[in-house]
Amino acid sequence: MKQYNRDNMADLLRGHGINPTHQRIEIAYALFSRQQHLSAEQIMATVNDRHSETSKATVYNTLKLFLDKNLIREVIVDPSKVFYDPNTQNHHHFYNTASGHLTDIDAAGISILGLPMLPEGVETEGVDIIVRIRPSERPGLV
Amino acid sequence: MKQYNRDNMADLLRGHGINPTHQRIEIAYALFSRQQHLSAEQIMATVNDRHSETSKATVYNTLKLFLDKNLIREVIVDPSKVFYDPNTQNHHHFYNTASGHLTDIDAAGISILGLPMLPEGVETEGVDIIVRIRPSERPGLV
DNA sequence: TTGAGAATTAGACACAGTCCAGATATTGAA
DNA sequence: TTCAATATCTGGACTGTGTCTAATTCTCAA
Repeated sequence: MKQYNRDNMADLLRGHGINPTHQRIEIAYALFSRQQHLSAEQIMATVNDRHSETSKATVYNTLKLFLDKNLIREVIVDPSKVFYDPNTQNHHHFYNTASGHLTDIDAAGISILGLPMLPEGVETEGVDIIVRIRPSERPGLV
Repeated sequence: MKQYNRDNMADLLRGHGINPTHQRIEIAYALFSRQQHLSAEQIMATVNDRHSETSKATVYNTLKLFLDKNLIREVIVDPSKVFYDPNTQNHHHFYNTASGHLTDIDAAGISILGLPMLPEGVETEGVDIIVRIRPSERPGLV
């Protein structure tokens, strides 16, 4: 799926067992057409850009549904809000702590050596690597 | 420093350029004597166990001060609250998503291969690995 | 057309964390 | 010791995410 529009959004939702309603299509479109990490508040602002159509409760309900159906992922890097990520491929993140901007790091080609055994009775749900970055200090510069 | 008590807490604080007040000593003691990851709320409850002595504002101010002086670290794994970690050595975490419990993973012996170059103009602030775990499903068990 | 189940809604609520202005404690010079 | 300057602490109002609920609206099969 190269180009995202509201029609193939409906197909995408159906493909994940989600009944495609107006609001759900708009929310999915906001995330997938941008391929960016957005907070719930940003999604609501985007979806209600022209005239308010979608309530806060629906935004949160819908995001929870999408998570449940593995259509999106959540990214927890900021203590004050969750980001939603339309990329469910295995990947990691750069997080710019100054700007709050997230960038994907493809997990293909990355390996982690030396992780200890898991404690008894648990299994891995996922492994996240977060590389926190900030603008360089440039000591020589006046 | 093997055993933590309120006296060597004062020394620890001074060693990090922090003026050791009553409240600060109690908060540091709560974190260091347990060597655990506590939320602000848990810290406040611990410190005010017997009789209320320390206000919410002071708990938050103090934790921010400790972070600033590199006495503790924050761990961001739960969308609803921040955990504070008395271990500032380089290390990573297991996070049990069912219980909310955090366990340290020593970073010595762990290496990450294949991370891409940093974008221009930024430097690394830190690399966090979070292994999210959950109780095993045991399909055979009745 | 109808009505039952699904989805959406406004707005009250919960709760972590912030902010502020006044109260209190500490310090050091005289 | 005393005073004043500074540092710290405090209650309580406030903010911003996110949740909950009861009422409304939509959808679609019969």
